[in-house]
Amino acid sequence: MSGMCPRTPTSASPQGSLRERKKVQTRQAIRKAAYRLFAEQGYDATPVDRIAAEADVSPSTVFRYFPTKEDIVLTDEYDDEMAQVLRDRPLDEPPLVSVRQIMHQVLGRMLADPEMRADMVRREELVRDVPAIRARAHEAFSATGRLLGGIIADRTGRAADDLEVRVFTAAVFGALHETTMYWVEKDRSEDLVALLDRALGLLRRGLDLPKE
Amino acid sequence: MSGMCPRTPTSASPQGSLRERKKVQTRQAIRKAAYRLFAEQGYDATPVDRIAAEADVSPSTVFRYFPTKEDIVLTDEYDDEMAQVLRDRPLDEPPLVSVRQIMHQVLGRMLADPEMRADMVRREELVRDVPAIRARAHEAFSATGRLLGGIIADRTGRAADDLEVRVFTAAVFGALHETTMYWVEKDRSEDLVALLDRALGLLRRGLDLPKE
DNA sequence: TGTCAAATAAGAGTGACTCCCAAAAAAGAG
DNA sequence: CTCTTTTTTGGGAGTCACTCTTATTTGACA
Repeated sequence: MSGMCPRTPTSASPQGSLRERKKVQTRQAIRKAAYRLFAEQGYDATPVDRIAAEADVSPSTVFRYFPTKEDIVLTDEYDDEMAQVLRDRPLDEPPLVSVRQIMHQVLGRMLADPEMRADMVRREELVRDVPAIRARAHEAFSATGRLLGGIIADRTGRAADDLEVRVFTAAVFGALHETTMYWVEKDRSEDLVALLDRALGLLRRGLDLPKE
Repeated sequence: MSGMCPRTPTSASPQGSLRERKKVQTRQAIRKAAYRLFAEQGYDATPVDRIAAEADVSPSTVFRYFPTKEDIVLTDEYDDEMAQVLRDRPLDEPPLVSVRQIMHQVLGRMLADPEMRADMVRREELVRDVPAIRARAHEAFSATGRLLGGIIADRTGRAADDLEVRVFTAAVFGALHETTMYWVEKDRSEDLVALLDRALGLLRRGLDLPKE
């Protein structure tokens, strides 16, 4: 969720030079091959060499596109969009409400598209099942948090590394990640957006946890 | 921060059989050797074989004691204590207040002992500097969160995997971890307990982030 | 078409981690 | 104390992620 990423997530829209198009193509070929093999034989049982063979590239090419094997699974694609949504929110809106809006918009769009939704489900299942990926997903989430934290700092007139801003994003993204895990662990039987609203609601109520 | 751990953190108190004592001794020897080498030449530049040599054990022994190289740095030792403090809190106390008490008690004791404090500082610096360790530290924090979450679920009459409980611990431990990172990044010039109070205060106020 | 820059392939090397088996050391029984 | 059993250790071979380097290919551009 941090660093470089192409503009268009899915479908090869004819943009840029031949070289650029080929790069996107190769990237997707590796991803697709990896996901297929992971589904067939599991993540740990699939060497990178195998993925390279399946995608018809050399192993070194795989590492040129993805710094680590885990990164083949993870994605950045929504960071810019989330940042843009945040910047477009009214300045007087409480940050927690802005985050809720981000989730509604970005996740809503994502879950609406069947292909995107399927990709996300496969990704989150790997996050759930593979410790190495889960660890990295956490880092990726933190990176997204830092990105949005910078914007929130701007909007609230605070320093970029203000403690309160950092705690805000850490708490919010920790909660969101946990909620997503809950969702996949429950086999996605509940509505993710509704679950996220419950989570953000609890945060807004000062984490007051009444007895049941 | 999850799983097996000896009762007494520091100093070899004569307890258990010869075998048990030797195990504790070996474990500490490996840890001490590792910390020394990491300080001298850095984490990445120190192969496990080198640590094994320094600790006078075979490389395979190192891996028998610590599943991964990162785990040599991380620790579990305070989980049981935190759990016990939590269980001893009055049942009608809001969970967030209980967490605050845990932090005050356990961290207070830890920071008071110079040796413990020094160990913690070295550990957190490695967490700050080494991505692989940071990722694992996050997982460890989550494990502690799950442990305390189970107890909180009990105390609030909720299911063990109740969404609200999980969100609570994820948010709280995310915030605490971020605060600790802030503390080491600022070269520990501020009082950690005071910082944690600020963080928990923000959580209690529903993450309301006023403009400055 | 020819030249330049970037992407790729191929190979060697490092280091974390696993599996397996034989040797050593401790625990327990007689 | 001695023999047997169990646990712990050490050593070696093997796998795999990842790095670095170099030669080759391929698209960009004049």
